[in-house]
Amino acid sequence: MLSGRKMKPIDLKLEHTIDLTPTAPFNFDATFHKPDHFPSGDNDWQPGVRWQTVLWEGKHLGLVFKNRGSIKQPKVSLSVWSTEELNECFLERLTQEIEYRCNLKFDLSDFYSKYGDKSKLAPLIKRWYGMRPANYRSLYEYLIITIVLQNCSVQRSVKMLQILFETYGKLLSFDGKFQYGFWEPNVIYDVKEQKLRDLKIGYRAKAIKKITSSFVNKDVDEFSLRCLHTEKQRIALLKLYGIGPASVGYILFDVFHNMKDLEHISPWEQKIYSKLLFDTKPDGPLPVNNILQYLESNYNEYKMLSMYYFWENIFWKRKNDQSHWLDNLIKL
DNA sequence: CATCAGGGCCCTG
DNA sequence: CAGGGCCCTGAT
Repeated sequence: MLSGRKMKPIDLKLEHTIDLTPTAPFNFDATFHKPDHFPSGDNDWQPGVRWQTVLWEGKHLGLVFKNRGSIKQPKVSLSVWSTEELNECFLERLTQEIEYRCNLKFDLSDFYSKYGDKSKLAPLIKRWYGMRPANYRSLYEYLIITIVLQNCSVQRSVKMLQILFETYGKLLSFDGKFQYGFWEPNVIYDVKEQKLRDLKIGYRAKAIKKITSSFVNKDVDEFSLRCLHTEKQRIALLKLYGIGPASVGYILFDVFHNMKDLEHISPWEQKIYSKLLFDTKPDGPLPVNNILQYLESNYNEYKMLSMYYFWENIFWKRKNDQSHWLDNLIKL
């Protein structure tokens, strides 16, 4: 089974606590848990708490976010678990990175004031007031996720990431949890493609190798990419082997926080969007271009963020419902 | 059992 | 620019 492999955990014994103050309104659970993400061994959630491993500046850390405030008066306490003492500067840089990745300083008021009264969106904003997209990982790590998502079921994605964690990641123990930390790119750099294929990740092995090389050779740099305009980001991402329009769409939104652009809708998403926006039958989805035009004219500069509210809402509903209609449109 | 299609992308013609 | 092939898995 998945946990069959033996790995001695690294005990993260030291705890530093940091107070975070997200911009209000802030919805803790909708920001720190995304029911549309497949479960993976680097994080866990329960209402009011998220556990997450992170590999930052070469250190494997365990993060525990706890909700200590309210939607109107947000406050999050962040525990950083480590093997060694962390200095102030390190913690400051880490905090900034987390604030960036999780959009903790994002100002939702512009979006709410411009689109909050659109009939379809209004109830969702009310329901998920203060929710923002959040990414908990580096660009490299997110790319690995997009690779294991491609052309397979959720179950298979889960397995592939798990076996990669078990083979190349680090098992960390902190706050009573055992979770895997991602590997540095150079860990995989010298691994033969066949070794990766032996993990039953199929042809994705080639993409993982090539993407890893791009990072080790410094052909890509996450931090400089952040400063570029969307189209330059898109071009740079598409140069990566195994990364196409579907993956780029996710990355531009989740990793680079582009709230506007939504250019690619894959067939399975098309069915879900059709149902969400036009209440069509699953077998009679609207053409992608119709959907895109509708989004363009209704949610223009917040197309992606708007769609995200629809999306998260339906996945939260599914999480609480048994046999939700969505089940038939997702390959579990 | 065997066959097939799939939470994309690359490569070829 | 359309369509076949790719690894593996689970559905039929």
